[in-house]
Amino acid sequence: MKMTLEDVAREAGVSLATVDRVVNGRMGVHARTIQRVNAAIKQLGFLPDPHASRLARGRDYDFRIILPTGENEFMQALAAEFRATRERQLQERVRLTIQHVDTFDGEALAAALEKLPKGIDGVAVVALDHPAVTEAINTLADSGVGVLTLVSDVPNSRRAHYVGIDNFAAGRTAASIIGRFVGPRKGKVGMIAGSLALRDHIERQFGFEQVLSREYPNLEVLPVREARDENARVEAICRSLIEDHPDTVAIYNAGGGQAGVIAALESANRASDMIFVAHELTSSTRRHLVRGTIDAILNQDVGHMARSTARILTALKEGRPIISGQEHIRIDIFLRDNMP
Amino acid sequence: MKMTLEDVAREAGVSLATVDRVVNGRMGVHARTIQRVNAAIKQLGFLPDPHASRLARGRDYDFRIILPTGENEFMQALAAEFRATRERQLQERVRLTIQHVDTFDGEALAAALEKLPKGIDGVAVVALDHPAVTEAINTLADSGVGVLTLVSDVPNSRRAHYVGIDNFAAGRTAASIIGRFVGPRKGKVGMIAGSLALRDHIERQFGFEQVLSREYPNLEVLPVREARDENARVEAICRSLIEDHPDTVAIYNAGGGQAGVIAALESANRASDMIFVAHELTSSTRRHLVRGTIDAILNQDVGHMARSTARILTALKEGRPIISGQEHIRIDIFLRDNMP
DNA sequence: CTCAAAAAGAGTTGCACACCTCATTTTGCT
DNA sequence: AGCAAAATGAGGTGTGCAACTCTTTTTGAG
Repeated sequence: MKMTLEDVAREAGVSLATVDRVVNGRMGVHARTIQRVNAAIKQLGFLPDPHASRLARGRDYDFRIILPTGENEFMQALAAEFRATRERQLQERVRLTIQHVDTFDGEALAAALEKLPKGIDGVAVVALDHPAVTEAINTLADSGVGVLTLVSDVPNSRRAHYVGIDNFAAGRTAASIIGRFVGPRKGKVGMIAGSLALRDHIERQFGFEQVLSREYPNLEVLPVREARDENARVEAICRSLIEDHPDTVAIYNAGGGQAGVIAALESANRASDMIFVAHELTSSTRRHLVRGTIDAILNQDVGHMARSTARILTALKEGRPIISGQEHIRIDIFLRDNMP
Repeated sequence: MKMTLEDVAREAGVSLATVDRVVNGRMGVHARTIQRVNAAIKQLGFLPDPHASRLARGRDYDFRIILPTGENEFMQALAAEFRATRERQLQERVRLTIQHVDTFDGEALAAALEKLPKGIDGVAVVALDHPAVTEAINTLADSGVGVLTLVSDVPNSRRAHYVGIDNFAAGRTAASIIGRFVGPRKGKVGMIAGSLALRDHIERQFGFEQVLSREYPNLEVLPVREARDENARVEAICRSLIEDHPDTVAIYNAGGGQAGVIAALESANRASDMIFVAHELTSSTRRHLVRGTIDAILNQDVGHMARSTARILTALKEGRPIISGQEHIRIDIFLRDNMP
């Protein structure tokens, strides 16, 4: 059952050296022989022993993780998980290098991608959906470097995978929760996004409005406002929203700056009756979920994302299949009762 | 940064053979020397290379998975995931052997545990909380075999880990969802369990009643009924429940046999207005969630559980730490919008 | 047929460790 | 001091593969 390269060599009727040349893509092998070896591999169901392989290849894999600069709480948490994953992966012979780039600037991000050293084995990037970025991703991918998009996808690029939640679904889920928590009452619903330049927030908005308008005619969605994930800006927007529309019954903040919503709700004395759906479980959102100010939190598990990124990059590098169920990032719904 | 056994030997001022004796727990080493070696290991932060280690130890790990007999849909799905994991783990040098035992019979389960061969490297078991089972688990654990409990815990045993969701929290979550979906209306709530001999269902009941009685005084919980996870029995119970209490507004089925609830609701023409919270995402519950008959599904990811079990067992065997965030089984809440 | 290029064979070393055996040295005890 | 037992050293072998060098054989073009 347990096949080795020697078994393959015997089966193919060639020497070990030739098998090695084939499986490691070295040159100097006749096309016919390559076929024979591959046939033998398939025939025997040979799979290289990952342990022997990683042991023999002295070199570590060199992966780059590109995250946005700035003090966004979610990105901080993601970075922390990547650092933790980096420590663990060190002994697994993979080296994660974390870089911070201004993600909101498409040209700068593209430049950073182009500046990456030649020998890189893979890249994961929180990407802006911008032509220059798409181009840079494609260049990398074409030169044989595995590229993953993190958090926000660039679907029309040749990235190998996207590591993050389905943001349309997240928006729809937020709408469903609000619709059901509000019940049959009539009222208005406010939505706040970080920036509509980022694909993830656009998608959330789309899903949110779709479900709300289609399934909850008693609720009217107010125009989305951008708050750049900043507490102060979120708070200001929320205040004016509550003032201008006292019949607002629910708020969905698809971006950061949840503390701003809390502050606005408290000062307007609406903390307990307003339905508030937030994103990302942090120490602060967790606290307010317990208190009841936040009614539900949609979360993407940053630890899962970091580990998944490392796994997918190495699987890509080694040409192994990935376990899709394991790498799917769920949209966690947290109520005060099911938090981890 | 990368330490080997040779570094440790040099640091401790002993030979490689002695270091090997210490780290592999062979006998014939002076206590003082053991201390020196361990000090060197700590000093250098030495961690054995998992790949070299697994390669050198020719033998595979031999783990046993003990699942219940019967055609419970959830257990079937879990078994399927274990089979998939087994295939993948084969090349990782771990062998998973799946056994089916009548878990509802404590003595039989204990006997099965005691009959396990000597050389076993670890066991995972869906356990009944029964004195004989506890005893058998402790015997195994004391003989150095890592034991995990699956799905239903035996907390007062010396099992190394529990792989499954927090069932109190699951019950509380079901209650919260029902409470919020029902809204301010008054009414009765029915709960159905598989068997109250299994700890998981007792815990769900406890959490469910706790939250409902404390936070939703408008809802009255009817006495829990046991249905042994059988569709027919579940249906009968549901029918009589709806007949006897026409003012029932919500149902929580904590066990299997969700199809029985569906049938009863449909025949009573209550499929659309009754709030129904079910457990476990299957092709059938998924369909009814989309249709709206089921309002929310609480799920534990069987794929995650199978993979986590394999990881924890090998980590235990190799004396490595586990990544708690990775092994925590979440209580997934699925609405029709966020299904995977 | 010739000859260089291409293809294939043969073999070595190293990776970090597990698991041996067979000395040799150090103890503790009488 | 003498001696057996305990402790340690030294070294080999095997694990499956990567990566490399140095032949030897085969091939194809002229």
